[in-house]
Amino acid sequence: MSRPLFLIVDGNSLMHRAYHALPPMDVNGVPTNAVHGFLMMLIKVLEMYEPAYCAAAFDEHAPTFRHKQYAEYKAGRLKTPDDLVSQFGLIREILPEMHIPVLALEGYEADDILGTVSRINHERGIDTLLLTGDRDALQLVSEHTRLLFTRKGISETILFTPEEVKNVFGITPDQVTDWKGLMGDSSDNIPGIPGVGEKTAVKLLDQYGTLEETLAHADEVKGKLGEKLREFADQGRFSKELARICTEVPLEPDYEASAYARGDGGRKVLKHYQLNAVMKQAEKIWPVAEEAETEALPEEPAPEAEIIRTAADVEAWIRGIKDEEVCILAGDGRISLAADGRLGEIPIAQSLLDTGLSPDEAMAALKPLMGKRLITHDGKNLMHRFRDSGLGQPDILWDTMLAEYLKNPLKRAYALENYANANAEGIRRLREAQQKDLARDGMMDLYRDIELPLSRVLCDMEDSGFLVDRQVLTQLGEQYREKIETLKADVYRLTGVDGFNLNSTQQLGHVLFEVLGLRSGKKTQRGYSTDAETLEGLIDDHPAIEAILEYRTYVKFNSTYVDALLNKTDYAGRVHSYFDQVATATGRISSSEPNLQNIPVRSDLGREIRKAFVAPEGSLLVDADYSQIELRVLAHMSGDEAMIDAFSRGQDIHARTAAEVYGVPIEEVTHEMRSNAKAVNFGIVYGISDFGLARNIHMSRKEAGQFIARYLERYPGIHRFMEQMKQSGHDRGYAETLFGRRRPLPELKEKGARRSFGERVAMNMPVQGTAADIIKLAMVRVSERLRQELPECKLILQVHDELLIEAPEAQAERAAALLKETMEQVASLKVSLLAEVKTGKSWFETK
DNA sequence: GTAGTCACG
DNA sequence: ACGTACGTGACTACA
Repeated sequence: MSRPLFLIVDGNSLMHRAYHALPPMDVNGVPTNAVHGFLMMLIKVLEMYEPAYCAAAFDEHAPTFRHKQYAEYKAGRLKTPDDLVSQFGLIREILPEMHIPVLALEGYEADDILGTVSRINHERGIDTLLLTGDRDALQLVSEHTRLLFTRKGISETILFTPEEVKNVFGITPDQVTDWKGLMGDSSDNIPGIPGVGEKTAVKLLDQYGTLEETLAHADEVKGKLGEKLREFADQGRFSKELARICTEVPLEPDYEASAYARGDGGRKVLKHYQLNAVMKQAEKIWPVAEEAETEALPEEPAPEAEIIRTAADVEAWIRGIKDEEVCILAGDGRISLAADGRLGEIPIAQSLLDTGLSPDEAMAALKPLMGKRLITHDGKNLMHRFRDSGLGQPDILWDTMLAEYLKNPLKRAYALENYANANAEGIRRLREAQQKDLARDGMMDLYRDIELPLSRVLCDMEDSGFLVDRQVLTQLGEQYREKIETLKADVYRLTGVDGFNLNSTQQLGHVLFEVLGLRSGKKTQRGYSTDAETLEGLIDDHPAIEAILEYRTYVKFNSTYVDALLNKTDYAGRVHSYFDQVATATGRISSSEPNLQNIPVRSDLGREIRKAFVAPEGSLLVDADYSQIELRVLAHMSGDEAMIDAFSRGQDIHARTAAEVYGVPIEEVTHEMRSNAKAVNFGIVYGISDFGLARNIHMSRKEAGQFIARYLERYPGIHRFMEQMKQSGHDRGYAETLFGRRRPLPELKEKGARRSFGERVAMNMPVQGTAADIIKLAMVRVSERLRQELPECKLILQVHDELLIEAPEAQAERAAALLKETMEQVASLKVSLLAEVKTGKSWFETK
């Protein structure tokens, strides 16, 4: 960022968060937990974002409430505990010692000061970073004001840009007050409009834009919602005003005083209050004198950003590029370009009132980039933008997000702002470092041959979507609804308790275990467990149990698979899942909105849902599953002879395992023996424990232990493999797949349960992750071959060990052969890979 | 927002 | 001694 950055902290919000997040601590009876948490958090952010200025804002209440509104508003909040009140005094004493000014003005709240400082900064060409746990402040987010929102107490933060606000909440920052006006906020005592929740509010704003427009069109809104909108219109308007943050507080930030990087970071006062951990952290920002200079790398000077405002200038700028490679970062508010040692910034108008190119105009002006090789962050997203703008498929050479994921797949988020200057120049530098790191760690092939090309395949899959037969789904929904009503009535009748909320585990627990006096099993954090496993144990004790279980099943199907899916269909009846390539610790991909990787199949009832997933008229679905891919991978990686033998003979692997462990010929294996052996095979893949196995197949822990021991005796190669995986995990600090994908194992440095968990992960990740690598490579190959050989066929879905193609009827047979062959040939292991392929009109038929 | 539950591999 | 199968995402209730 070429503009200076001003960090302003909502002191009240952060102190409250810190107070509740940390256990009580004190120094000679003076409570300090909130102060400690606050400062640790603040220093972490200073270190990470290196702002030029920093200040903290606090509420300063008038001694008496002058306004009725204000008094009512205030009344909705809980009283501040005494041992927190005293810490406010403490923090306001410490901050100035650290050259961080405290801003407060009688009658104003901290967030009003945040708003005011943001506005003044903006007028002076300074960017603002807000640090708060208060969602109200989202309304202040803009191109030049970003918000760091604290989560999980204060241990994590999320950075909000206008784009992120829209992504996460579905509304723009400008609509935050309208949103609050509609839905209210109980924690701030804002009433809103009764009956309007978060979702409804977003929907209304999506349609009408503002609260005023919504109220003006209240007549068009049908049913209860329309009534409420009309009845509570004034309350809505009032609520909106309550939610609005004032940006006109009569005060000015003192920039000179806010330049915090002077002095010694308040060593004296920190020492006095024995905030030793804070003092240590502070040394990163305020280096102690005798340590002199840290050996900072001679950072290349960042090029000055050239602001490009017209389409003609954008095109000219790009045509003038001599480099073959161009770095690009495209967000909702701006497009950043870097090449030839220059940095260009294209501002994009966020609304009709803004000046600057519209998003469409800006994207269209990027056309000359089509001959270039692009370096970007989140290439799939860029591909969607290029495609949606009619530019076609961009040539992406490097994706910093994917590289970062390979370097560490455990991060919660991969937003660029988390680890680099958020402009194209930052991407250029990041890429250079990543290239070295991946090459050093042996992950270059994995990156180049699998992850990067896969992002395009996933982009295609997201564009294609999966056709859903709405009628089938609607009919199922009707059927389910009737069942649900009947079952609910049955439960009320059988329990003799009417009208309680069956969906509430608390109420259900009360009825079952207190009213009916059934014996309660497991406990949860705040009551009785009522999960299926517990209830199944009670099935003979009370006739209502079976009805409850059945009720749960139907409710689940209806809410998650019928209603939710219907809501996600586009005009053509297709659902477009988002495939997240950087979500999992093992290398798998995840699917969301809707999640198409957990559509029911294990029960007959649930499988019905798959009748709604269909191929369009004239086409068929071609579905292929890898058979036992994880156990085959295990056989290969462990080199265990018995297991390799089983697969090379084409034996039923679970039956063979049962034969080994029970010591009987394979023909004499009973259903139960096979079922137990299957559970052990799963357990082995997961990193087995006798306890876990015992719980799963209802045997004693001792028996389970013996079972495992016999298994490992019969499969000594697997035993060795498991020990090796644990050892290498401890030695190297990470687990690794056959293709070189890594997962760090920080748990192994700990002890007890966490460490045991780390050891199971060390055993599981190489197996699950290698299987993930294999199917990803298969996806890349299948997609390439389809493009060459059967361009009308499309890969539309992956479910971990399964791939689905939509093919015109005449090509289905060829697609099936291509799919099977490619999946089976993609890796050559000590055991062959087997893919079982089926074709049908619906996903139900292919199972 | 977190916890409980349950759908999938 | 201790708490336990591995990896995900979505919905509902409740604070």
